[in-house]
Amino acid sequence: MKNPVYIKIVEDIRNKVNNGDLNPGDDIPSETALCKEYDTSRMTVRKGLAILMNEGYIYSIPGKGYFVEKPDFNKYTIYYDEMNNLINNVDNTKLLAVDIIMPPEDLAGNLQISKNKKVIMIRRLFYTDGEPMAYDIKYLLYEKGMPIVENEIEQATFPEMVSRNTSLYGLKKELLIYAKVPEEKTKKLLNIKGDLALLVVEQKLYDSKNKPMGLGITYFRGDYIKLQGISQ
Amino acid sequence: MKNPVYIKIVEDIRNKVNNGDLNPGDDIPSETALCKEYDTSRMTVRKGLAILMNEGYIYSIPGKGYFVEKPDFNKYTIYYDEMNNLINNVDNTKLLAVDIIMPPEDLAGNLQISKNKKVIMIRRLFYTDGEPMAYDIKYLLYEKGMPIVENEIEQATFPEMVSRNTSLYGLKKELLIYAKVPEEKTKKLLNIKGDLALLVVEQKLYDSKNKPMGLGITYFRGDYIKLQGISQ
DNA sequence: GAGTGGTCTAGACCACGTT
DNA sequence: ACGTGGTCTAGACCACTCG
Repeated sequence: MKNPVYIKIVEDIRNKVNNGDLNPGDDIPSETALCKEYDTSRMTVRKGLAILMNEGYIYSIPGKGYFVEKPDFNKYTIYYDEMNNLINNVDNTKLLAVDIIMPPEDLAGNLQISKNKKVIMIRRLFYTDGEPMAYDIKYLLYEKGMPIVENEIEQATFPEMVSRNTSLYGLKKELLIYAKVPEEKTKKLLNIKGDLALLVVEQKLYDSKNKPMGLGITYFRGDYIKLQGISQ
Repeated sequence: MKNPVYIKIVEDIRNKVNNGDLNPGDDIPSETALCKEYDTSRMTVRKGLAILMNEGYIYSIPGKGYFVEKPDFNKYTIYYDEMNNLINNVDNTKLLAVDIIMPPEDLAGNLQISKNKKVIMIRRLFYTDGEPMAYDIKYLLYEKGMPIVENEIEQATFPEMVSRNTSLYGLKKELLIYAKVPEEKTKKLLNIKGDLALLVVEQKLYDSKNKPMGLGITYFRGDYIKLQGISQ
């Protein structure tokens, strides 16, 4: 029971919001009112309110006050690692090819480059217990000093490939997730005999200035992957 | 150039981390050192450091100091709304059936209830431009006072169904995303003639005490849905 | 014991909204 | 003019880590 005062404030208000005593749009007592209510200083009250703002429970309008935020129903956090997912892990990889290509129109547009800028294309297979479970294509903008060494590429994750030069921090990433029926070529590569759906994950990397650095497309056998998302 | 001092501190340290001047594990100058460096008070320094902690850039160990956090590569934020996605929106729904069932073993386990606790099963179709694009099944624990009124259910989103009694805030939610080949029954419902993959999204809702409140399974036609994830 | 972060105080000045 | 939140100060005491 030696909790800091600001934690008490956070819990009180959070509980009131959670059980409906406070509803979205309602206003919260002012800082000075809370100072009196909890017999504490303004900075302590502000510390509690700052936490509630970070948690998305409330927001403030200077000159007006604090108000209850409307919850963000549809927001989830998902951890995506091309080598590991909820039901399967990659235990082996095979480098199929590394090519320098002139990007076709859609790829050039996707990477926001002109069509005469060369692109590195890396194709790999991911294995589990000797079975191919994913076919992976990466397109990377060629940068000077980028080491195209086979055994460095083979085991690398997409951010790892790109981050040899730049820090891992500035990177922005984008995922696109959809389902697709495999083409014949892909069925052969993934050793698919009957009917099987693919889960396709496109991964796009941007540098800190929002310039695309690469595009990855991974075709997972539908029976080897589940992605998990968690709210809050 | 009238930025608050703590913003300047945040930006300086964030930049040092982003461009590699500071690396994961490195220690940050102490609060008192930063007070001198920026000629400001300790609370102002602490405000800046608190922001960097919230952003996941640094962490603190009482009695030791502040250190650079290692980045969370694989974390993405995804917005999932069963009625709206990146490439398509639902403009009409059809309620197929509402049934009270005794849960089969796997469902009872999933909802953490005994097999003789009744469950409401709701089946719907989602339409876009007159075409069925998703088949949706919801399993809800029956709660007293839950209004099973057809026209209330028909248009409701999963959290909306559950949140008639409880607040929307306490809810925890979990997604499971995978790809699947449709069964014959599903192909008929979704008017699928040739080969088409399904994107399946399972959505599980928990109350604030982590007790499951319901399970939803939505089978999307693969050509009607793309989910998007964004880093940080 | 010296240095660190964690909590807290009792003031201050400012920009902003409302009346 | 007054109340609101945003920034900031110059102290304080505590618990912790480390030499």
